[in-house]
Amino acid sequence: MPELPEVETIARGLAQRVVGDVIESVWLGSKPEPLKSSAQEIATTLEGARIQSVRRVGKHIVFDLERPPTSAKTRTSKSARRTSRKNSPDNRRVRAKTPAEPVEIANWIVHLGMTGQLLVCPPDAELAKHTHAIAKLASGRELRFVDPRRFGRLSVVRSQNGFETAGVEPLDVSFDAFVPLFRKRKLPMKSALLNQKLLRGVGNIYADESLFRAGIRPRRRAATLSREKLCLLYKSVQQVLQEAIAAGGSSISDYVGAEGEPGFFQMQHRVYGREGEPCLNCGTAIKRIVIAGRSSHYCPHCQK
DNA sequence: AGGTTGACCTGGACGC
DNA sequence: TGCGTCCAGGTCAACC
Repeated sequence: MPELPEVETIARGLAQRVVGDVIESVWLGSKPEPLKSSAQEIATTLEGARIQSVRRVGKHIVFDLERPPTSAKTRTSKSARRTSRKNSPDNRRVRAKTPAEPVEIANWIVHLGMTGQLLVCPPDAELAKHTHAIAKLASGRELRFVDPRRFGRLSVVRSQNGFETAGVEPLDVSFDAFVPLFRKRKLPMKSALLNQKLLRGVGNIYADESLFRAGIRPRRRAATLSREKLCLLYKSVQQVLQEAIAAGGSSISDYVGAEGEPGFFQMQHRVYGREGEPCLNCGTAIKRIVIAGRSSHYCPHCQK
């Protein structure tokens, strides 16, 4: 169940291992579910591309790809065509300013869903069940996408602007931009935190933990929170996420790092998964309720 | 239209 | 042992 800290950890691990490598070929499994773009589109975008960087956007892992101009021959023919078609002096001046043909840029987007993993392995490593995609790298290694429950998604973006999603990054947003996200909303605060179109990257675990630290009940309507309470929540969300990133994410069930190592430190959850156990502040039993189909944990005494 | 619910999917835990 | 049932939760379509 990768949320922002887990995806951040995975993206950093992948960056260390695969940046600079070139994707030579791609194999995509027969099941179409994990693909948001067509298999054809993914394959043609990835094959031959160099991985320039790996980063996180919300809960998405983004590979920035660049492809050198395919060959000198195509390049000359393309530019020749363009010059002959538009031969105005203006056009020539623009071309003169950019002597090098720009490289093609694209993004490979991976959403891990609930159980997705991206593994860097030697080619002879045993093929895990539910392997849906394999990218063979020029270094000889393979980048494998494994996802038993198939909630994960693969896609490619070729637009000039690159990949973007709605919502703001909780670790980048200013308090002044944070407040209006919740101001006129009647939904429970828990649901608001999970809404990726408002804040991107917060999932069930860190929503519960943030609300606990801010002393806010998960069912509390967003619009009823004072500016002071929102300030507490703002700080709590950032604190929880930063602590979790520092710890390498919460290691639960099938969450593992880029080489399959399971050894991340368990984050100190104060309410999540602690139903019936005493609150670490006051000793009251932690309650579990269901909001929007998600289990939510809170202390009835500390959270109002 | 904003808010809420259920379907998707599989493996693991649990009860009988 | 083995089967059935429930639960996990990210996202989206469909509903209220």
